[in-house]
Amino acid sequence: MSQPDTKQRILNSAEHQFATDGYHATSLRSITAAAAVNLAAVNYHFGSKEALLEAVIIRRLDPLNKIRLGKLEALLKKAEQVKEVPASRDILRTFIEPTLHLRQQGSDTEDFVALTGRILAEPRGVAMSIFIHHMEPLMIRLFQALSLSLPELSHQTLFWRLHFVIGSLSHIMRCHERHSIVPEDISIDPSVDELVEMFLDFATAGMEETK
Amino acid sequence: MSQPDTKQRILNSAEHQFATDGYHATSLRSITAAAAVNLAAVNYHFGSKEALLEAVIIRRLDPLNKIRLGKLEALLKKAEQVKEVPASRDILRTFIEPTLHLRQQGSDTEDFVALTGRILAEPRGVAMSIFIHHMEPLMIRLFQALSLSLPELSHQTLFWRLHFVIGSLSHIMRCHERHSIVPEDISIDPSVDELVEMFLDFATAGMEETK
DNA sequence: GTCTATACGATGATAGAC
DNA sequence: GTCTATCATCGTATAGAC
Repeated sequence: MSQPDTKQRILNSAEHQFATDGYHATSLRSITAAAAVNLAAVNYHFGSKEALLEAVIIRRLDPLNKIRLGKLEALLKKAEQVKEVPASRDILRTFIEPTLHLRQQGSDTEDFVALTGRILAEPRGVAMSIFIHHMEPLMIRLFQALSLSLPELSHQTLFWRLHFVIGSLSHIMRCHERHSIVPEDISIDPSVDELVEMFLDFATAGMEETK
Repeated sequence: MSQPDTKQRILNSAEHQFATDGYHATSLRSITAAAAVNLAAVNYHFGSKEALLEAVIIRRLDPLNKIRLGKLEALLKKAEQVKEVPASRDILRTFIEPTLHLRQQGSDTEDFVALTGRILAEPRGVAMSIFIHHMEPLMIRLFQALSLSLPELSHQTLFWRLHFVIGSLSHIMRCHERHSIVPEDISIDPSVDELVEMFLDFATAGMEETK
């Protein structure tokens, strides 16, 4: 390998540009130019532009999901030992906290957050399928845990409320640059930890509502 | 005008294809072919592909916002007459109900809903700016009304919770074709009215949470 | 195995004839 | 207003150098 980091340089360049300008608005030529590699290197290493997007996503998503699943399983195990059901807030936290912590300024995952939020919103394509495929085991576990914590809710209600929470979260993820729709004199830049708690207040209340 | 409905035919064709395949994945050639007009007609009537998207959005968004604003003002007026503050659930309903009712099957606005949900998620471009520009007066009014209804909440908290609700709503709007992330044996296709109430349960509880 | 140079068809856009 | 012709740029594929 004369250029051992060609793949990584392409991944980094693509991640940044996909997150900044969007998938379709980014050309392979600008990605390879920024990475200082040949245009054809993308198709050689990844096969296609779409496969490159997939590689960009998976590189960050798999470790993230491992963390989320680990926290969830640990919570469930601990609750079982005390013979109690875990609190829905704690369950949601295992999913939300690791996600929003990726938004920490200066981290190399900053771009990924914005990108991920957008992938969830693009029309059905391979990217969306891949994303769902990699999220599914975790989502099923999350659904089960919430069902345990909130047995009075029907599966239908629980499903949709989880859907609502995911929607909010993906919205926050992609709107961290703040294109405020309500221009106010208020501070709209809380710390990541403040944001986590604020979102957990909202999401837990919505989840637990009995009606 | 030898072809008085050329613009409308382009708008209809574009709306459908943008909503189905996404903005970037749709070519002007397929739009004009389906509309049975010449390729150059788009640039003549609208100026560019992006301006066409804007025209597609505004055609539906302006009437929708008029309805939403009308319902909100009527609610505020009625509450003032009785010298009471409007309930947050009723305020949210003025925004959410007209939106989700556009999803009614067979309506000609079905495509617009999916499209709108996606516009909110695309990277910053003219479309996003236009959307925000057309939403701003309504959002300010909505924020004021909620602030009146929930005076105990800080503006910061209220802003973010409204942000969360918008996020959920746009997520529902774009995911109505059901690419379920939790494949369950449950019915995930409630009626529009059921969905409205289910979402209002969730959103109102999240909004009103005191913490 | 890696990388480069180059070519191909399709796209968004535009200028000018009618 | 509408159409044809044309352009730069896009993603992709391939042949061949190292």
